[in-house]
Amino acid sequence: MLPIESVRALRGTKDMLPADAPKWRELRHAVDGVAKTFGYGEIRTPVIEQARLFKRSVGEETDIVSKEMYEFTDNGGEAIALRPELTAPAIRAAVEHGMLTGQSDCVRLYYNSAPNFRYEKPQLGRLRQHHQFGTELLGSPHPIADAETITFAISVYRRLGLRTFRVRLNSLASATARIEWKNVLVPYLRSHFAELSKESQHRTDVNPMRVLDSKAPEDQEIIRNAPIILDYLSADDRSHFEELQTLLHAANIEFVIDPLLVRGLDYYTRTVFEVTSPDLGSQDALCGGGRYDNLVEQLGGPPCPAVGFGAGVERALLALEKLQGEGVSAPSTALFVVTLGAAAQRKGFELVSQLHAASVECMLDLHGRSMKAQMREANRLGAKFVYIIGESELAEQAGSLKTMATGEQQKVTFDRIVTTIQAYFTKLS
RNA sequence: GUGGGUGUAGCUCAGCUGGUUAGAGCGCCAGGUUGUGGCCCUGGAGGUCAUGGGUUCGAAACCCAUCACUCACCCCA
Repeated sequence: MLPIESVRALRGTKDMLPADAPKWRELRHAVDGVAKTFGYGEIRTPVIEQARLFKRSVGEETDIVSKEMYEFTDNGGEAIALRPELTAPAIRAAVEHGMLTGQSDCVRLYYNSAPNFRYEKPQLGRLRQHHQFGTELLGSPHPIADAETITFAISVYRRLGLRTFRVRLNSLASATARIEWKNVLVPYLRSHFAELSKESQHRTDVNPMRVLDSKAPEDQEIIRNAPIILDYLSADDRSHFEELQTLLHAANIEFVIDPLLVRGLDYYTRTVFEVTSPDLGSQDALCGGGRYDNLVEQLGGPPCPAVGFGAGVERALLALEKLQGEGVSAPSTALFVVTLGAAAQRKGFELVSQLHAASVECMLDLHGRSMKAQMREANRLGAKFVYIIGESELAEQAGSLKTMATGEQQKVTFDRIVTTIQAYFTKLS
């Protein structure tokens, strides 16, 4: 069962096996399909980046960077990080390749099944290597951009058949309004400092906004009465937020406003959102994102408003499994070639090569097993037809073609098997 | 990172308060049909009882450690 010396996959990492492949493929195709209808172009960036990219963008004080980022020094002495998220690399690439200069059109990027790394304590739906799909829409401050981003994510879930998700929405305001709010929030938290949980006391000093995220029971009363950021939005922030809500209604997307939704990355401005699934237990976030109007400039690009989201592949698949049960997908083939004896096996291989060249799904037995065993395998593989080559068939230069569903059998000469099979399958489809 | 739970065949799991050669179902292989699948019958293979220590006359079972998974927290996808 275990390989020599018990070498196994690292904690929190997973092998994607053939049995899982159809689900992954289905999701990838759904994302590609939505991207095509929305007009987004695919981007893939390296898994490793300079560590300072994330420290600057995601924020040095965030959990993601301060305790979860895989960091190492490479042989040349450079500080490298395995990427913990995809927005910063995508922006880095967009800036680096001049995608944002010398043109006024928006840039629409998406990524699909891209691996991310965070040093977490693993749990169901929480891995050290997980995969995301997502988008970045660069160049528009308009709430339509926010709405398009959220709609993109929801479209993927709908296409997959997921129905049981919840969309939560909030505005974190623009920079100046947020400072005003913090100027009220911090004194308020200080006035209840003694009653707060230890963690929240720490956050009051480091990142007061995130106290609102606390689920500690002793914090709930204080959080409930805390000043709400939505009361401090500037006029522009407010109309942006309201327009977004109108647009989401127009797109037929239900959501709830959650003034306590604060996300763990520093770069967000105005819109933040999260999609959760009630089928996922405590790791219930399917997707999260928001607007980041200052990030592009921070990373050395031109001033450029932007929105995006990242969505977990593994979590989407878990939610789907809860919905439709574990789909057991066995390997399959259309035609199985049964051979008896070495000469027949050689002939079988020759014909299978021709069939493969003609794009016919087919396989043959490699063990030289009994006919019964080969028939059983053909049955397991769900073969529509079996082509039998034994001694007599070899002599006649014609194999026996059996239709599995009916049990009927007829002779088909070796030189006509490819065209015969092709004719059957074009008739079927 | 904190606190719980679990770890027996490829899979799902039984194995009583420690007591001989560790079981079942499914799957796999073979035979019943010397060249014909599914259903049925019969037989077979397959296990360092997660790993390493310890307690004991004796450990899958009790204790400790490690590893993995898992639940809640934390965090988030």
